[in-house]
Amino acid sequence: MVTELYKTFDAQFELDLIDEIAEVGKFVEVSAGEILMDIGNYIKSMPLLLSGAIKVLREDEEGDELLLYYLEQGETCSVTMACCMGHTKSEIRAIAETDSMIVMVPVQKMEEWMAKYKGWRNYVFESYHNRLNELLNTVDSIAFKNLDQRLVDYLKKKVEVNNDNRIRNTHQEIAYDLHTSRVVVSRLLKKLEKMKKLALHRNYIRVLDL
Amino acid sequence: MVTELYKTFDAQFELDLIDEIAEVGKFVEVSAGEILMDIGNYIKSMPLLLSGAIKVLREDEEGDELLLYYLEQGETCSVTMACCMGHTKSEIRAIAETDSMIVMVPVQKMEEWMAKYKGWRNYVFESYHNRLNELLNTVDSIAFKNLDQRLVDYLKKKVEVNNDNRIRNTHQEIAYDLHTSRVVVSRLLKKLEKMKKLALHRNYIRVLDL
DNA sequence: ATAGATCTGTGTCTTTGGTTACCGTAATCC
DNA sequence: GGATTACGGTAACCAAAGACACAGATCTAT
Repeated sequence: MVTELYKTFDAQFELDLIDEIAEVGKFVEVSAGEILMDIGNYIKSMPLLLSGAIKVLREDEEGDELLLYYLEQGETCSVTMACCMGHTKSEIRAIAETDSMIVMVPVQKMEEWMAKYKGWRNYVFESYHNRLNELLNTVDSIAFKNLDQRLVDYLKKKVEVNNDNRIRNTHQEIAYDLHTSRVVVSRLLKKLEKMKKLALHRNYIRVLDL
Repeated sequence: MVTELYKTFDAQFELDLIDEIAEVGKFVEVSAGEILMDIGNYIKSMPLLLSGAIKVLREDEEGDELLLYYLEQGETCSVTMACCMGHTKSEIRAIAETDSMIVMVPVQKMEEWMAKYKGWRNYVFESYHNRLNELLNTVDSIAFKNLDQRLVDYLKKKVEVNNDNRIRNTHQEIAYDLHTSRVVVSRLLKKLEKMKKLALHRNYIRVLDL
């Protein structure tokens, strides 16, 4: 696992910092579908993603969901970080999209390293920057695009994140992520199939050319 | 103006830091409606808001707009900050909602202070935190709420930010902020008027009880 | 005062997407 | 093997909001 740590952060972190992370960090392996963090949880450590992908989503009072974005290798969840620092409850739910390796770093260290390591400061900033931009994209998507386009974007992203052009999800699961209904998703997928952009099967979709 | 600086940041910044800001910062007064920053601009300094309010909005390729959030006293625009640090173009437009006083701080100082002052680090983090939360609220709003509710929320916020229960805007202007059409806004406002929640006039709306 | 521009109200129609209902088929479970 | 459940296809209907058209009111400029 420490190897993974070096591989992922060698370029941006000081060696001393990597050693410190290896020392105090808790390494965790999770499998696809596991909930890493839920709305209302208190958070005492922040996750650095060594491999795999995590999906981050938002839920309203009625339990309606919406996918916000994915975290990929080397990234961390700024929303979580923000919660840590503010000692507030999590505002989001994080679920492993694929099997993933994570190192959990206690919050106190976070602050300490901020003063001590430039590499860490930059990393934390860049994370915030990236998350803000992802959130802006999410806003754009739901504000300016219609469902057809959002679905296509969603499928593309899914193929990229999973590195597999078979999407192993039911229409209902896709509907949850896009915050719409199963019937609507089926309808639009059928349309895309007729346009030869994908092939529909039970429990999976083969993406041909989006 | 320096008085304003002390008044606004006394509680959270070290005295030395405030002195440094006073020294290198450029004080600017803007009047309502002035564009502070536009999409595509390069940014070399970040704004600290001493008084007034700034509205921050997003635009898509077709020129459709959407209000993201307001900045109020003591706040700064993290999206701008993110652009500064990343040396990328602005992703957003910022317009003075009311007459405002601002101090502009050069980016280089930002990094320097980050290592030097704990108060500054905390401030910058808290800003990111606040902006992320505002953006999450925006997402919630457009994803989960219908236009009726969004309009009511918008009007409430407007009253609060301007500290005036007369909203001096045309229906068209409101429609731009909510990314909808003038006709729809007129329709919904009329409905609210019939419910005695507000009184409609030419060029302004008096909010009674939302 | 007159002409033009701006703002608001309203009726009608269309589109997008959500809802309900029902069916066939594939998987699963005794 | 028969019952049950999960998944996907499809039709019919509905609701929210956007598009268009036009009228009346009010403001502005000359």
